[in-house]
Amino acid sequence: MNKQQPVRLRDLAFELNLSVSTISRAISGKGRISDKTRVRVLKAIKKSNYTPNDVARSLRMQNAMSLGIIVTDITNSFFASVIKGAQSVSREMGYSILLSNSDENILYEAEAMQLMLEKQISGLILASVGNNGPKITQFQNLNIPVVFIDNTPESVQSFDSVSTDNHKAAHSLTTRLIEKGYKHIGMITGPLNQSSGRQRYEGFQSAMKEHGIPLRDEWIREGNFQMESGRLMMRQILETPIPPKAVIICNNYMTYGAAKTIKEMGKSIPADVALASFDTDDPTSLSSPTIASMNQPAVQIGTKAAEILINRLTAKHPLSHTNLVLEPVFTDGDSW
Amino acid sequence: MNKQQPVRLRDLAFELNLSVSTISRAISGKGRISDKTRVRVLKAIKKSNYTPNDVARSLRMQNAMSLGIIVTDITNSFFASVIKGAQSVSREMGYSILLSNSDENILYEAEAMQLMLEKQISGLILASVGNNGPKITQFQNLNIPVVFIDNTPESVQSFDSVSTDNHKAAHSLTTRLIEKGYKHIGMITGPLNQSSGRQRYEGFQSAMKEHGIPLRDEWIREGNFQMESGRLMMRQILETPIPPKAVIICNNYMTYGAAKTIKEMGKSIPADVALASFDTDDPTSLSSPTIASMNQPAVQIGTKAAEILINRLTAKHPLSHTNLVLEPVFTDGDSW
DNA sequence: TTGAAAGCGCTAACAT
DNA sequence: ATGTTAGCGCTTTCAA
Repeated sequence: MNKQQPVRLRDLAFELNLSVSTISRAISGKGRISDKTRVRVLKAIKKSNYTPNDVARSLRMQNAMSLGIIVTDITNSFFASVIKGAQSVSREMGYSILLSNSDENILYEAEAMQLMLEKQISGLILASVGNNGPKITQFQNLNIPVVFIDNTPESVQSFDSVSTDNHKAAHSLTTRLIEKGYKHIGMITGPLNQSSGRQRYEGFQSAMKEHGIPLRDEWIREGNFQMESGRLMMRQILETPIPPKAVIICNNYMTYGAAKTIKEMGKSIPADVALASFDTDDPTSLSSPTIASMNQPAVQIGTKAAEILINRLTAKHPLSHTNLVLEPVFTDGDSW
Repeated sequence: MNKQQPVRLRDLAFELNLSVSTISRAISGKGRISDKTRVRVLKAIKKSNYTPNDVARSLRMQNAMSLGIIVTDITNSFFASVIKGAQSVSREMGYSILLSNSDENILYEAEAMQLMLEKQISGLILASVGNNGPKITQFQNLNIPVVFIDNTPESVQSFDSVSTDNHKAAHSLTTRLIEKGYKHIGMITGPLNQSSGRQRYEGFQSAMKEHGIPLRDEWIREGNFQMESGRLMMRQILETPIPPKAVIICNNYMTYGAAKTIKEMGKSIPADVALASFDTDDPTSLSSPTIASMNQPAVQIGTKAAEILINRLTAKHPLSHTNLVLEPVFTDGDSW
């Protein structure tokens, strides 16, 4: 029941009548050391189950070998997949993951960034809620690389980022709708001060314009990516004097909320109103209707973000910034 | 573009003509210090945006103030919710979260545990794949508390754990099926060497026995909690000479796989075969049919696990082990 | 009230 | 090939 003192290099050194540095060399493989003693040391380490103290090593090396990840909501399968991707790369490269959930709260986000700064993370993968300028500047000053995902900041050129071509995704989705014969099309957008929200709206706008279809303000509502907002906005849209025949909804949660409202109003998808969405893939294959959707390649976003970070951390020379824009992946559905 | 040297206590000390220890005291609030200098120091800290080096502090304090979480699959919404719960408690109590995904791989799990040992985590929340005895012993030896979730080890009494009453959940689910008039009932179990898998099977057994309904071996298959195994096992069960009229499936992914197979075989739920499941709640409200399911209170499991851990870490006196067993939450559906 | 100094466990430059 | 030593940034005892 008593706490067993952890074995330190010093203990091994004492036991083997060697110096601490020799033990250290035996472990790291760096520096000259005779085969004899190396074997002897490694044997002793095994049976003592010595565990290196990585906190001490981090302090000495000025490198904690850990990556921070901050997402707005880990229960969103998009972010869960991003993390999974980043984790697998990190594991491979010997980095550990410090995780934080910001709950879409800019204050929590800033807190998490501060915590990670103090923990001396080597780099940060950030799905930011919004404008968190000052804290980000601290990372820049300390030369800790940050890669933005999902949402990219205004001044994206001075950062790394991995995102999806949201404009194209929305444009393509809209075009498909139009080609199916829909003309009365509305949209529940994301927050327009976030790049993902804004770009999707703009892609929609441009596709409509290209086909000479005017936008109808009363069919367009700005949501906040939450389920409740999907419910509310869809209700408002359906209660307009002449409701649209199709609505594009800019993320998964808002789509779930909207679908619920539609059912509650006794209407059906797509007969009364067609739906198209983003990031609404259905791993359960139980969805009915299945939702036509443009999806971000989530796992890939995670792996790429981690790779960019680690690449920058291990680069010998300064690297210019990488703004990776991945292709959205379309999955068809019977929601339209 | 150059790396700005981080501000250290020493820098502040130099700037203010004070000693390092005085600065430290001003920050921590511990130890005597005059109001005058404290204010002076705090002011200087603000405008220098000093960031404490928590790695150094951790080394000195022999306490990294971080919790490890290892889950088998972060994209499983159950685990994502557990993490979310644990995270919120951790944030509140000033702990950070080291996350690892084991991918249901016992080797990765052991690796992650080793990494966390080296990172000197204060405690571990572990959703273990299987028998990982030796590594767990290391945590015990070093007196690092481990709380098991989802799956509990054989020798559960010597650990903390937070789990769900799986036996009861399965028993109740089976009883409901029987009360609905089903007699021909099969089961796709989880791995029977995992407590959650085994207990659900046993709950099923006991309910069937109570109602005097014999078990039919050909209707019972051991799965591995993965989607593919759900497909395969359901196919085998439906291809028996006389298939059952209802099947209980022991987790969400296997249910998705099974439902897919059922559709592919041109059969329908529940007309041809009724389904009941575990942890299959439907946040999308798009599922059709909706699946009757016994669910673990995932967020609560996360918060409780973190609380137990932190409670033990801050306790003045040795605590006896906590084996918290939470009630499953039933959600009805039209899958039966 | 403040300062000096030791030390957490490790690595690496330098000395032997 | 191995040992000695300094020091990463912090907290804390002890001394002034």
